[in-house]
Amino acid sequence: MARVGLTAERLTLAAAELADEVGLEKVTVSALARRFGVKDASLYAHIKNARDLRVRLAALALDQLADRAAAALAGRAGKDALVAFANTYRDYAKQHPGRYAAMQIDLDPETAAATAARRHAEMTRAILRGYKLAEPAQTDAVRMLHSTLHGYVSLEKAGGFRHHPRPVDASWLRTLDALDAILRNWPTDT
Amino acid sequence: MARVGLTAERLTLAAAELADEVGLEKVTVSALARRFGVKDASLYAHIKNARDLRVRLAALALDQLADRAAAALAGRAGKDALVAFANTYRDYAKQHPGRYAAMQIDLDPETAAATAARRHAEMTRAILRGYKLAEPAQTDAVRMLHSTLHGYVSLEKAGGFRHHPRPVDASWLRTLDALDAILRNWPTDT
DNA sequence: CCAGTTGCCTAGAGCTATTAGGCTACTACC
DNA sequence: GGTAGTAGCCTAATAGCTCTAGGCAACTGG
Repeated sequence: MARVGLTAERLTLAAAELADEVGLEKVTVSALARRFGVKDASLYAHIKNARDLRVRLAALALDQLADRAAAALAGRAGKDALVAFANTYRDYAKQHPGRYAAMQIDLDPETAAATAARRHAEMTRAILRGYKLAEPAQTDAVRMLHSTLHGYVSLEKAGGFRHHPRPVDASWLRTLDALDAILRNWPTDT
Repeated sequence: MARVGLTAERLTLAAAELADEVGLEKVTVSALARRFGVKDASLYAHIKNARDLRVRLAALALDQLADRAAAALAGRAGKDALVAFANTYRDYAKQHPGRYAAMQIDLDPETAAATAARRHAEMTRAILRGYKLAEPAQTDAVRMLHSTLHGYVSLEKAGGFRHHPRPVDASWLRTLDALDAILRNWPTDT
């Protein structure tokens, strides 16, 4: 019997590739087994169940994106940092739609993925350092920033913007301009 | 043989309730049949397949939300309209998590749901009338606005904000303040 | 080189999706 | 008020995915 050399890591990586190729919903234990030329049951020695596979995939994606974002942020500040971070985020979603989708699944508290999620929050906060916002405005701004980036990317991916001729890239840049403006001049009160 | 009186409409509504109760991913043809006390196969006289069921569900949700948003918008303008619209959107997502999730599924061009989606776009545009933005800034602003609302609601639902003590409602209000501010003073150039 | 562990297999049960074909309860019309 | 037709629900059957249990073969370390 040929041993293929399965490990949780190799399975997760293959799942990520599969997700990008055919979509997250088609990432199944069977499909993954097929890709390795083994039987479905063999995978259960390495992963707990199908959900576990998806959580690992989410953690992988969150980590990868965090690495890229950290690299993009190095040596930048202010709007420069904001734009670099935002573009990294959006580009990752475009290059790796399956992994991006995986990032959105509900992560129970205290999985490995929670750690990666915290890295993201810290980076977003780092961007805001250039804008000198005091708490609790800083937290509010972190939430708005994250929301806008995530929302834009996810609506773009869902095709929400394709019914209008205005180039999606142009709106993206103006959205970043707007975010920069609002962060520089965060409303102190209504 | 007892006839239950199935129709596509009743099935869609039941699917919506099921989605809100147990989550969209558990809305299955079998589960729905079980809820009506009939066999799975019987449903296929009313719906094309499982995907069709979900698309109908998405259309239902989009329509419901559009109705509520239209009602909320009646007689309001400017920030008032913005806040009413945003709160309607967020409240709907909280009251009907399953339906909200259904709204996010990929709608192929030219389903009935596309029509409902257009209603949403028009309403967002109506809100912006109070802010007197010329094209293409208006389109950019529509996209940003929609992105921020959707992103906030979806991150909140995914639990992305629960790791921090700052009340989520407070950040929401400040986010709306920020959106209002940026719309009143949309950046003309970088 | 043998003992123990690990990796992959077969078998099988349970759930979901979907198609084909049949019977029966309504509906409409004479 | 009987009957023709349609529509609603059924059984049967195929196929894919998930997951458990138990077996044997291939590596690993002493």
